[in-house]
Amino acid sequence: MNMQTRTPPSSLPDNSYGFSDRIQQQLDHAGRLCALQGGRMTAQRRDVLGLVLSATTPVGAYDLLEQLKTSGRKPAPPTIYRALDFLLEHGLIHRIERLSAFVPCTHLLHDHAHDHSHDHTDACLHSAQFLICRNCGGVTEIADAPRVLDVLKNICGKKNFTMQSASVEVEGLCEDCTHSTTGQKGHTPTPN
Amino acid sequence: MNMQTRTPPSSLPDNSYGFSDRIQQQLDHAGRLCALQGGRMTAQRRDVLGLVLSATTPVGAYDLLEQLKTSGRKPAPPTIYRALDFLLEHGLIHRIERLSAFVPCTHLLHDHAHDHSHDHTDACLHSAQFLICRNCGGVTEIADAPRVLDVLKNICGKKNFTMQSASVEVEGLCEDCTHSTTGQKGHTPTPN
DNA sequence: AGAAGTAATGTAATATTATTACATATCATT
DNA sequence: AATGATATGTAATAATATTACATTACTTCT
Ligand SMILES: [Zn+2]
Ligand SMILES: [Zn+2]
Ligand SMILES: [Zn+2]
Ligand SMILES: [Zn+2]
Repeated sequence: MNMQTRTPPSSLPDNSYGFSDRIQQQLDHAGRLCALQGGRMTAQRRDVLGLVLSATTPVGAYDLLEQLKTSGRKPAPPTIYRALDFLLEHGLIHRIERLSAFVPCTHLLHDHAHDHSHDHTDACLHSAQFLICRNCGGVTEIADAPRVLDVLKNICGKKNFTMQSASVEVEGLCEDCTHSTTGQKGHTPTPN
Repeated sequence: MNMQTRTPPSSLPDNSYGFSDRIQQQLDHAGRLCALQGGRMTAQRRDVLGLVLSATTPVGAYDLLEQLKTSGRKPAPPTIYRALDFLLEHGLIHRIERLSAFVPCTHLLHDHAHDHSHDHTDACLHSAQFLICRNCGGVTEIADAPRVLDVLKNICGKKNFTMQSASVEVEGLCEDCTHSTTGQKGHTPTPN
């Protein structure tokens, strides 16, 4: 018989949204990452992260809310914002200020079984850089960010400004959209 | 109704808010700048810009709305957002995405009788960089931005990304707030 | 000056994003 | 099982921004 009907413990995640194997691996990885930081990856947070990971473009908080409603739960705004806050604090997602929307941290997208949580934290927790395509909506997190950050650190140093976080958002046209004269809108953005 | 009480033409600005001589000079300069770009600096837009220039920290749209109500007019949100859009398009103000608030372009703050409108446009219209103090709320527009922009242009070039605009927002503590151990909040931010 | 066309503003309603405050439930530890 | 800390549920509201349409003001041309 069924053991219990309550949600399984975070170590044995459910899969109410039918996330792909790839995303489930990423979710598992994320769970390990925030466990290292003393955070608890609950089912709620896992589902929200899974939905952000599943999207091909940045997702808004209320989009996520709608998607979560299709499950058994009927969450309200605070639910989703709390989950997003948690994921932000642990560097698992980023907020695109210009879009009021959220993307997974690119370090989660690139498969890596090896643990470089420290690198990840240092690089992404409090700063992130993005290329945002106005045509297809795709967002790319800049990988060679250190150069940008170094310049910013240098400027802050000169001005005696204590940097706590930084965001860089470049808007324009991605490679595909720049070269497509068809004016097509909404093609699948190139995966990061 | 009395038809004689209408607002004066934009070439003869009124001063319903008692802006200082300094700010009025900046407003006049701004008027010349957007005239060069074929824009009309109306009384409404002038007042909004004056209020943004008068503030020591970024101002929100609804803050401006409240301040405008104290005059004869009773504006609604579209009024203020249209004025802000105009000022943004002409590079006279910037929007701080992280704060959903607006600051004057620093080039307007630094007195300069000489006309370098082209420089101004190139430098600020579609990109801006800020240091935002979490303690006092002061915002500084980074002057040596070209270095940051160059790095970004370089990265975009490598990725075949067509840059149309860029924003850099660094949050932390300004020089004054870094050095003041008193924990005082709200001291007058150092003018840019 | 008068008419016509364009640009700017007024107004009401609504949409979108986010937070506060307080109650309840779950988890970890003893 | 009792406890305290963490997480979630719920209702109400705040803060930011846009849509659609009516009106007014300005510019240009006769
Ligand atoms: Zn990241
Ligand atoms: Zn694109
Ligand atoms: Zn500027
Ligand atoms: Zn400060």
